Amino acid sequence: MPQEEHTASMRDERYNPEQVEKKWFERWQQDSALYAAEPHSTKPKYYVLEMLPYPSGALHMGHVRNYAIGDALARYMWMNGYNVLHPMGWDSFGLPAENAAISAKVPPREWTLRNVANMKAQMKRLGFGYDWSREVTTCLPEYYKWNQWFFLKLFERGLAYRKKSRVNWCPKCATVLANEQVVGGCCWRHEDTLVEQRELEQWFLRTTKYAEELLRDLDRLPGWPEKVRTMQRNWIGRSEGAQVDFRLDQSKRVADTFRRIVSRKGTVEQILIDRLTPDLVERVAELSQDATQLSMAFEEAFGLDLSKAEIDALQLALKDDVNISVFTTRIDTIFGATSVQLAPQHAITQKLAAADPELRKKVDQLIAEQAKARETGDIGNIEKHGVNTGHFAVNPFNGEKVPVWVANYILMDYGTGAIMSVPAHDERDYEFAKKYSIEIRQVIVPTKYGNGETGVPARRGGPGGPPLHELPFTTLDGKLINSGKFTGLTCDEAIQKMPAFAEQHGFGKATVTFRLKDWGISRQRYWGTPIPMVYCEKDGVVPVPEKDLPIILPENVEITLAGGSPLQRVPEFMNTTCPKCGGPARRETDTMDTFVDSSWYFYRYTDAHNDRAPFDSKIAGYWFGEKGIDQYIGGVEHAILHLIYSRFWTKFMRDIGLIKNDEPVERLFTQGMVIKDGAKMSKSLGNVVSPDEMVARFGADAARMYSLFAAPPDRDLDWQETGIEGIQRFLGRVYRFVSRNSSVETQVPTSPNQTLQATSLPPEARAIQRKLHQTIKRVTDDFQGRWHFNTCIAAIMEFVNELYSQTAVGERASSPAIAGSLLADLQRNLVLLLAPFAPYLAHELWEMLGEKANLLKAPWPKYDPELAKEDELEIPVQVNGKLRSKIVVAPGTSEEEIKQKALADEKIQSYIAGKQIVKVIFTGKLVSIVVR
RNA sequence: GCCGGGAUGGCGGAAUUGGCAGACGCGCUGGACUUAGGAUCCAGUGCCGUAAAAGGCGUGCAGGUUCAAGUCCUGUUCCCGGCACCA
Repeated sequence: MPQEEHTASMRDERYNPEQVEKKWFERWQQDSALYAAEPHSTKPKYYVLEMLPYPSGALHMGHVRNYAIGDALARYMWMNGYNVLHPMGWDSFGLPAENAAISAKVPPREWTLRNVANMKAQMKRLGFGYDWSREVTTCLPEYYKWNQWFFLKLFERGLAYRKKSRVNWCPKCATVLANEQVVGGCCWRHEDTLVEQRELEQWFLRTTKYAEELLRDLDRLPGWPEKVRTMQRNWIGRSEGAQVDFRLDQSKRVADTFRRIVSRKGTVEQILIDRLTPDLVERVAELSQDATQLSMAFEEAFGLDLSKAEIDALQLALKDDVNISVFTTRIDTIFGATSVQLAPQHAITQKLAAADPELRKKVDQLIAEQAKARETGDIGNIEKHGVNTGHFAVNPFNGEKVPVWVANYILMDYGTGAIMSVPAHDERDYEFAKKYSIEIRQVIVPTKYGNGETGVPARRGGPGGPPLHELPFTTLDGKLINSGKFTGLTCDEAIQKMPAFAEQHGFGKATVTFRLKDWGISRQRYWGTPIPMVYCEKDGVVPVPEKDLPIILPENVEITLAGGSPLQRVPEFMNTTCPKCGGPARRETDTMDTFVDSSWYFYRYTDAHNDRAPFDSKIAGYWFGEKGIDQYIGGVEHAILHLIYSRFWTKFMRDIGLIKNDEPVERLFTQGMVIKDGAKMSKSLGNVVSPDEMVARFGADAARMYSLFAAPPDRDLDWQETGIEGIQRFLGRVYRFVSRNSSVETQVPTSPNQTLQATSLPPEARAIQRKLHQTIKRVTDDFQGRWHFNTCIAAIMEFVNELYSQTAVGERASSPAIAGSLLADLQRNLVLLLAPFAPYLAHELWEMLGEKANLLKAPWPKYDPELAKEDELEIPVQVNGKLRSKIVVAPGTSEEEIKQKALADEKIQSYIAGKQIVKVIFTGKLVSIVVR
């Protein structure tokens, strides 16, 4: 025995992850096809994908966590016999490469590819099982050629267009940003940098064409987190309402024109201006069609002879039938509209201001205020104020003239940029009207306070407040009053009927407004996909013919952040010939937003080297099926940006017949952030944990496994050094158990399908066997459902603890042969359970156990419910709701018997003696006795 | 303001449907082994209480439903994330 002791202790050395991981790393390097998906397979397919990283230089812990989740799932699915597609790539266009070029004088391409190489090596070292034969690098022409191709397709269908508009500009990026890239008024990459507004000519993709579908299909994505769906819903911001045309009353415009003419003539007379009654203006307006009549009327009324030019000006003022189209979700309150409010940037505002220097000044001030508030991020708390234009607009429902104001809280880019103001039934309008003493006219009487009997009190006029019919203000639903023929209707009825009425009479209709805007994709930067467009003096905007793709991004370009796209300073690139007329032309020098690259990259993985098409429809069809990627995993920060763009792209690709699926991703998982000391890891806080260091100190398995163990994957994870030490200890424990007991005598081969008979085992052996099957069940269930890998791993730990506490499993078995085969069974299954989480160790132990088949594709263990069953049940007994005792019964004991046993229990007796038993409840899990 | 998510020991976190609160890990305490232990193994560890028991109290807070509530209902506080004058 001493000899054997010695042998055991030799084998019982500490687990050395460095050595073991190196060995397997090198073996895996040899086999490039190890993780390859099969192109043709009878197995069911499974596409698991993690969001591709930007090659910033090195992986961070967030990446490790993300990929550890995906890799565990991929391995689990391999072991379950699926044909798994698990690819990886690089979102490799983008500004950091340009910044590096400026600060380190390295060309962006070189910098990027160097980072790719480094990060790829890190991924391999971490043992992630990717099919590298499908690697996609978006900054290479073989990829971005297809961005250009898609752009042409979008252009052909009118889904890519060019317009001048107010856009977001990040001064640090020196480029335009999409709405989705503005976070709280700041740039998404520079959270301390306020975004400016600039007027620029830009390329847009018509994402709004799919607004309705993008919204509707969210309901068909039960596999997405509710949170993400809600965020997208809010972002798309569908709002049902009505658009109503308030005609601008011409009186003031005409009067102003008169005044101008009169004063130009140098014969300004107060009387004359006083004679300009609205009636007169209206009469003049009627005559405006005919210049001669107009001239005569003018002469008659004022004794003035007008020049031809003045007549023209007048006619223009009169003819211009100006509609102020407002958007409202509460058309039922329209009889309570007491003013119209315009955005300062509104075309009509501008028109009115052009004729009125005083107004011009004030409007410009409002614009400046808005811009400032937007920049400091407190648009939303900005103090409401505005300016009365002196003009009036006519409410088409009652013919009433209401004043037209310009206000700083009206947004040009939502709805029509104009509203009707109903102070009695809208909080903002109420505030505004009180400030400027605008009439507040009640047209709704709420039917009740709050939302029914349980009673959320109304915000104003709640119980104890004034009687309902005297409310000065309410946003509650009720019945219409003072609303002409609509009086008496409920709000709901009115919202149905009034738009129809408006449409009938040609001054409005029911409409739907979205918050979602078209996607501005032009970037005044170098390191991106060139937009394949040419500007010709003769032919205008001309698309580059498909056969000329790709338009290659030139190298050796001097990069600065000043003065627009660096490509403008590359004449060889910029100067070209027009594809239509052959004459001299200029290339578009803006590049595409990098979110274009990531909008469709996962299709490219399915057919990564296709040089005739972005991908083969059939192949993509196989992997995407009807519902898309089976499982997509990434950070929630892309909930809107990337995930809305890719949904748009998928719908477009479907519409041009490339694919059949409506949605790119069937199931989405968003993992939480990795934080340290309660804060996001950042260089400035000095709390960054480096994956390389963790791998060097604890091994890849420990780093990966800890990132799965420390918290449920959807929650934030606080990185604790002592925590990863615990995992390292656990892996050592597993290693020691298997290596110590893998001596020859226990190596009785067991067929994987043959289950040991429970009856043949003594109680201790049976206990550990039961624990095994319970563990398999727990781990398997978690993979199928909740993905709480922290509890999976905890279950495996419990199992290992049990193995240790029953150390001499072999000795206690009834015969050495059974002991040996039970032990082998336990070890084998332990390794299989561990394989998705700690692949290095699992492979090592698998080999140590003498297994020949590749662990990667070894069948996932099955649990036997019979073997997982408890031999005896422990039933807690409560008296009056408090736990007082426990009884032990055999499974299948009748309810009556259990109750009797509980009542007879000694401890229970002491609690119920002398009391009246009201009832005894057995729930299948516990007995509850109620006494009095 | 609106919409999501959360609050459980000294810490990270367990507790699929209302049914033994605190699994598992960390930390701490004690023991074993040892020349040594920052290795390993074993045991203990919510709080109060007790020599030990018994017992009592405990899932942000206040109520409620129930034989039974971390879990359901009502109200409320705080924290995190998203959106925000969206008409």
